[in-house]
Amino acid sequence: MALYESGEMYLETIYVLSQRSSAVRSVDVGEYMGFSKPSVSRAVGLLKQEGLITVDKTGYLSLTETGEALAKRIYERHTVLTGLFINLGVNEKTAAEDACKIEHYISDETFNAIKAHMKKYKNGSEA
Amino acid sequence: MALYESGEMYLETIYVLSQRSSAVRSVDVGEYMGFSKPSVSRAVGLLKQEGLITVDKTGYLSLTETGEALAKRIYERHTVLTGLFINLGVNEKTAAEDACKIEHYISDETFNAIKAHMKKYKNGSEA
DNA sequence: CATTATAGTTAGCATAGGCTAATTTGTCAA
DNA sequence: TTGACAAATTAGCCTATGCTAACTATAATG
Repeated sequence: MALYESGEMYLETIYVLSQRSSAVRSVDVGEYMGFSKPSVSRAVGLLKQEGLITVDKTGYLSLTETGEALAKRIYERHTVLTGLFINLGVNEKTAAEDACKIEHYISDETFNAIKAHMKKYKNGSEA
Repeated sequence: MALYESGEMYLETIYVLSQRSSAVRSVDVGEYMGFSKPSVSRAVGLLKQEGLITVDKTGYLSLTETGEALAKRIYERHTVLTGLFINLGVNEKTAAEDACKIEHYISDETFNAIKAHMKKYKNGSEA
């Protein structure tokens, strides 16, 4: 299964929007991401084809188990990286923007190291 | 001037190879990056056109002042990010690979925050 | 029911940036 | 000089991923 940066962003967006509202449609995804309807339409088709989301007759999108796992994986990267940057003094908006790009490229090993560091950080010791 | 991830990688490679040997040709760049000759040929043409490198009659590549500034900028990101990851316990190879991808996407603000952190780290205090 | 708005799809284009195949250019040794 | 190898270029293809224009399908409203 070929999942690229773009696919990950769509999954993550569907995941985030799903937490905010009961139902997510393609049009919501497009609005949130700033992409055109045809772009979303194609992406949704691909994700569906790859078994990462399902689309019901009324057009509502749901993550499959696999899709949700991937979305959570990326979203966790997003939040941890954003937190790291904020801890280093970066402003929230920039931190989130940078995390949003980097989350797709960082290896598991590096991510886990960052995560461990953040956990230690949170549990006291450092300033 | 449109400089993308790929262009930055070429500049960085030319920069790195220039430090190692007196002369750098397209073929060396291709070998280092694992890219085909036509790919390098096109990239070199674009970088030349953008005034970032010069190519003499014998095919040797040099960075212009602008090109070198950009190359150094990326290379610094590369070394600082690699250092950060290594400090967090990531193995050298993975750290360098991740840095290599991330260096193109990180904002100045976040990079400067990381750099400041690394400087502080190096100058003692923390373990 | 007919009109209109909303959602989604289809067709086709653009760009970045890889690739192979084939050709050209340039150098060097027999 | 000529043949061979190395370097570079040209032509043209592929994929990911955005876009617009135009169409369809559905739903809501006068």
